[in-house]
Amino acid sequence: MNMQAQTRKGRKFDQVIDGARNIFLSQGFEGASVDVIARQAGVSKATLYSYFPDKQALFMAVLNQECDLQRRAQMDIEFLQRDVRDALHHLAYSMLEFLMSDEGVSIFRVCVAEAQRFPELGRAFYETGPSTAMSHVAGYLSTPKVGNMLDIDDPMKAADLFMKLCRGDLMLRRLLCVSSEATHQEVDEAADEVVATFMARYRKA
Amino acid sequence: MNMQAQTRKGRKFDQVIDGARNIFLSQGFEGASVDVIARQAGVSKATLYSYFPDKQALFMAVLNQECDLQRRAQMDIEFLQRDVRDALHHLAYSMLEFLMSDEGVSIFRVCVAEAQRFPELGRAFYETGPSTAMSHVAGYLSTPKVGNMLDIDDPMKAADLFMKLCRGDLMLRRLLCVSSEATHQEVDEAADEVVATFMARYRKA
DNA sequence: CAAAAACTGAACTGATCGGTTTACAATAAG
DNA sequence: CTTATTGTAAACCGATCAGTTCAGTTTTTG
Repeated sequence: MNMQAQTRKGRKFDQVIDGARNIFLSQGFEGASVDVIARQAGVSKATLYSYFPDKQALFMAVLNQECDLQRRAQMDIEFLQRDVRDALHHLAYSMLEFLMSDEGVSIFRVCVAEAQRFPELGRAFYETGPSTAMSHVAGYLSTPKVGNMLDIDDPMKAADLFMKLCRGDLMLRRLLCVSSEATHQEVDEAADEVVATFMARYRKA
Repeated sequence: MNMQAQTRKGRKFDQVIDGARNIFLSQGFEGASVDVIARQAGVSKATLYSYFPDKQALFMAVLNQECDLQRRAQMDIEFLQRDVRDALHHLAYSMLEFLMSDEGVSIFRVCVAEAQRFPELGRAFYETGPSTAMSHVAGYLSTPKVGNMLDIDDPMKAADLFMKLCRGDLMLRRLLCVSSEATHQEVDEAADEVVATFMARYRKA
């Protein structure tokens, strides 16, 4: 009767992943103990180990899922219809919002911290996160609508600049715990700055 | 006869710090074991613990020293004499060179990873690193020589942009271990890009 | 209902960790 | 030479960790 998605292995699979994500993202790999993860997940350690052969596999499973989420959380297409300036602002705003969110900061932090220990991890994160985001932006920048407004010869290079402008001081301060979550207003102003600089750089001659 | 600096406690102080820096920067805080640090430093564990009360204190000592190094490794003043474009290129190049170096990447990685666990650490790193660097750049951008070439109304904002442009895709790929140390040519080209974009943004009207 | 599959809780193993202690050796200074 | 000072090596402590085992309970399934 219940032939849904993950019937594959057992009923508490999602609980395990969720609990593990909670702990791993806040404590890192070494800092997270399997006992704590099991308790957080509301599951016995034996159950956890019936799903995953060891702590590393669980860690990778969590972060692979997180990368997929990142991939799926792409920008909506609706903004394509708008005025170019509005569209770019929307783009910058949603990108900043994700980069500055607790979740975005946590994922980035953990991936950077453990990239050496888990070589596949850094690459997977880069590919599914920044890299595909850049491609999407480049895709939009190749649109004729944009072409009428701005003089963009190399869309990938332009997308790279756009992302650089988003990854600014605000995010650095978040990563280093110098400041806490930003207000809507701060993010909005930062997005304004991004758009202003970007359009200044690529204005029609 | 030997009344130098750190005579304070004993002869092997520097060995301990050096060994600890090696291990901490490559393994992180949790990943580094005190036994390994002592072995790397060529020192007995008892000696190590005669200098530092515990692992945390050693960790903080290492990173405080590293922050000081960062502070001292500021750009030379010689470049002020050059043509503005050359000076900006020099600035971007040396900044990129540090950001992309093994040491620069390692410090940043560790500070981001442990900023939550050690609240003072993130702030200290931010202040002595990115923040003071930005102030130095802003100082140069306020120079009359620059004022003749570029139309900069807010030097701090301009310095922020300059730093943003330096912290680009290259560094991201380094942090995530997607690529290894960059060649001189790659860094040089990246510096060209930084200068081109920056001057386009702030060209005289 | 009955049998199979999934889950539990708790005890256990062997290893590693941070940190201490002890008994002894090297160094330095008067 | 004498005498502190500084350092060593190794054993040791209590705690924690990843991972296993097992006897028993719950849930699913047919």
